[in-house]
Amino acid sequence: MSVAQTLSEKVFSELATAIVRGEIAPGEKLSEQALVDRYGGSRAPIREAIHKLEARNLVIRVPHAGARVVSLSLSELRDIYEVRLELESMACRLAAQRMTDEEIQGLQQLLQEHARSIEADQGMSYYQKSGNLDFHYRIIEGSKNQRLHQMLCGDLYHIIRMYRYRTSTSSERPQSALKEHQRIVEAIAARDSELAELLMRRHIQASLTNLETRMTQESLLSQPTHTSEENPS
Amino acid sequence: MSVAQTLSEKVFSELATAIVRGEIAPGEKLSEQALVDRYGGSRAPIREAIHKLEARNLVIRVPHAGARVVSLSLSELRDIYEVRLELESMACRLAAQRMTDEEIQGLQQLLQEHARSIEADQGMSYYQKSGNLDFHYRIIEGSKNQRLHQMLCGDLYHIIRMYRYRTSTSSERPQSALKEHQRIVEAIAARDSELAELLMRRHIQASLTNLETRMTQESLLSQPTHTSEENPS
DNA sequence: TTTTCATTGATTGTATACAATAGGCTGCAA
DNA sequence: TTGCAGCCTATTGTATACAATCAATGAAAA
Repeated sequence: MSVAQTLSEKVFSELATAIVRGEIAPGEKLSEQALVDRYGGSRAPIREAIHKLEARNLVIRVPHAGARVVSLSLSELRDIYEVRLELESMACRLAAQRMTDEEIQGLQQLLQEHARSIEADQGMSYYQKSGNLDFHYRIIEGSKNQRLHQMLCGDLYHIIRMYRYRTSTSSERPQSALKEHQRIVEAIAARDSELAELLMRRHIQASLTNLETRMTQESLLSQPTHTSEENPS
Repeated sequence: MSVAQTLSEKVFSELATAIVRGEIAPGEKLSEQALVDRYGGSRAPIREAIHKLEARNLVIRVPHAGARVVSLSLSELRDIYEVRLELESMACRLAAQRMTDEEIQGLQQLLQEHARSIEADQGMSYYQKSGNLDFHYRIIEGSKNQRLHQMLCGDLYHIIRMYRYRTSTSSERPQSALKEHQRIVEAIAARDSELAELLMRRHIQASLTNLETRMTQESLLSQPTHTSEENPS
């Protein structure tokens, strides 16, 4: 990801991060001409970038009407989390069966580091955020299922990040999350795949409820299913 | 899907069906110029179509090297089926919870029709093929999860079809499959979501083993993980 | 004979120009 | 004043032309 070989990839990655960070609001229109003025180049690579964003489900394109940043309704977000819950639980089960002993040791060391950084930060939980992702990422990798990895880290990852970005700024129950992580690793180390799956399912479910409560109070979502609202300028 | 509003969509759908049907061999290169000569238009819409194919995981594009039809190794195909197994089982569980009584009645009627057509055809099982898809499709819809529907019917569907196309020509154990379907519907009608999920899991697992045995004998797959072989012309 | 380098050809990435469609705006009529 | 019709502008889809990159082929040197 370091340096894009082609201009379209460069524009794509810049746009993707901008969307995930919320710098471009959900539902906002992506005018090709405006993007040309902003990022340079011609329309051709910009269109390519938009197509890639569409492939990652970050924008929605309708013929002759242009592309807009996705704006998820609460029910759509629930759907995504429901799928993610299932897939990551599956990944955890497979990881318990397929991770090598060395990889499991690496996981345990990772958790020890997290414990130390939490103790040091005392609630800032800065490391925990990236650490949380790192933990989940390793387990997904441990499933040894390329397609599963692609779906979770490629397709769902960006969207989930996009909406988590607005919520996970404040403290995120790092201690309890760490304990849940530790139990999951214990189950994996014991090669108890069913238990590992169950614990992961509960773990994500907890973070989901955490997210949902915030979502409902802050009205960050588009209520109707058809995303037709305009940004009032 | 009837008539494409734009040329790129038209080319896309034609290419997609051609790939799924095997008219374009896995691993074969998709030269933009060749596609222009074949389908007309200019390179711009052809490129759009290729991007859409890439989004559906039907082709793989590498910068400055063009697009090739995906060529799955046996392990990659296993990965896909593993994910599909999990997602469709999940869909079945959700369907047992969320389908309306009317939808369940519709499912039961569908199975009765299948039973009749099997009896009439006696082994030809022509209706069973499309009927099988129809059955699974209804259950996926019954999950009431849009994203799940999109993943199964949009992303995985084409690839699975692509490889099933070569194998499912001969008789496909229609009677046993129908019985499994009937039991699944019974579980759904009883609102026993756990049982419904379990039965669906076994059902797909059975068809998977069925497929795998054929796959291994017929060497239809690319052995290495890196798909770098050329088609000798 | 084998290896390496350079040149050439083809293919993809990018830029610009033209055509077609959609949505908004103005004007007229009821 | 409100509703509709027609036009008009802006944006997207398409076509063509140019540039850059890669791969293959051939020649020359070891």
